[in-house]
Amino acid sequence: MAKSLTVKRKSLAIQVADALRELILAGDYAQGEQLRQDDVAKKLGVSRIPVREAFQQLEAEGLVVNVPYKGAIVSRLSLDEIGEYFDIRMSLEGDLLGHAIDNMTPEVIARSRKIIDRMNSASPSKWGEINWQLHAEIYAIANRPITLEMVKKIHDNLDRYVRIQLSLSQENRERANEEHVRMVDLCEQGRKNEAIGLLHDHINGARDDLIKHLQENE
Amino acid sequence: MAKSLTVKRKSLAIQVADALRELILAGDYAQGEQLRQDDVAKKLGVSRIPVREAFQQLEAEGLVVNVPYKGAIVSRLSLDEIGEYFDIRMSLEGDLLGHAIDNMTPEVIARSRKIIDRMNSASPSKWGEINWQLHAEIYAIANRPITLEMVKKIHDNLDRYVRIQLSLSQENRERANEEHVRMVDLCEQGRKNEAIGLLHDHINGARDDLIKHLQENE
DNA sequence: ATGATTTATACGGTATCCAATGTTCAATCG
DNA sequence: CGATTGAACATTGGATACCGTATAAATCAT
Repeated sequence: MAKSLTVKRKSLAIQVADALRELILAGDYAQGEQLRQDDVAKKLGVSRIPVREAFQQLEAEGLVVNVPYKGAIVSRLSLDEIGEYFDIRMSLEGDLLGHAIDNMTPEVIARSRKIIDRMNSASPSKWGEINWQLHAEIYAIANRPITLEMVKKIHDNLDRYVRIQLSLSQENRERANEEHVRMVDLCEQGRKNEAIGLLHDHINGARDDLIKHLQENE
Repeated sequence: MAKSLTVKRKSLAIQVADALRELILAGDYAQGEQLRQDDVAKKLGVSRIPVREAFQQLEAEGLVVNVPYKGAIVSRLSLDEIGEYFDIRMSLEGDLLGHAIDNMTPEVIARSRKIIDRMNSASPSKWGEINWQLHAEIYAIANRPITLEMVKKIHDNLDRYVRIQLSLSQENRERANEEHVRMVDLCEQGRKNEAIGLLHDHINGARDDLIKHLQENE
């Protein structure tokens, strides 16, 4: 695929949505906070209309909730909802991993290992992003674009809470890293069921860590 | 909580989106057809602004694609995309069914059987809708609202093509009906793995029927 | 005919205006 | 004194008018 040499002629609404998404995911807008159309429009130098359209888009992504005559409110996920999103990730990422292993190539294995190396020397704030790069690198060859897009949205939405957790503990990171290494090994050897099982454990571990942390600091 | 005596005060954009969704799903707008803002606005007696917001929402649902300076184009799903959506349904509906069986009650069983009865005497055009009611009845007690919403969107999006198929053949309907009866029996008996297996076969059968039909009539 | 150029149409966006609704806070009443 | 009412004020939802620009259709030149 031609890597989008076309000048990015995104509509303003999409640009606004991108900007707001970044702010929400970075935690600049707290959960429950109300986004005012005029404020956002003025801050970004646009009129209210693209802002409203951006709110619609963000609502579809689950990042805000549009309440009539109140505006866009940054969504606050309950523990149940967070748990459910992790369940969905487990199912969909399991599918992706299975199909990816069917199409696995040595190049992907090599690039994945390179990403794992980068992750080890990454700052905690970048860790989550690189972590997603690793998963995306493998899932890309699954040839399931719709599923991948859905998983990415969920991942972004959950990432807010992972970031709040302010980097996993050293212990958790080491465990995650070890699981990544084993995961790539299993992919290389084509051991699909074991890889999917490990992925489930991996995601379950992330869920438990996050929910425990949220319960302690609620 | 007061059971929503509040008048449904949906925004115009949502009402427009609802209307357009119904038209698209009913096939009144063909795949690839271009929706003009002015036309839709005039036809529905609103200005362009809620129409544009409705387009955004429908794009998030996968029903249209917004092309810059061309407008909203009714999306055309490729066979690969249709297949992928069925895969996603299988995973997510499997999860839903599993959790639903954990919470199964005799009331749900009874209501499900009543829906199956209604399905037998329904006109072909209503069949798809009642079919979804049956699945939704069971999934509702899974207590997985986000997953259910995702599955519903996918179901709606695929339903366009099922409707094009102009009602399943008598043979297919009989098979589907028999599977429904067995499915409810398995739910009643709490035989989770068998029920999920049957569901997978059920969805796979629907996929194969649809794709075969589309290949023959493309 | 075919390629280039003009013209018409529709979209993306802004500015402005109005109605409907939510919010706030002071005045009022029990 | 506390709860309620209600009137300002602020904000959203939406309409209309208008502009610049991109696409598509029609025209023109070769």
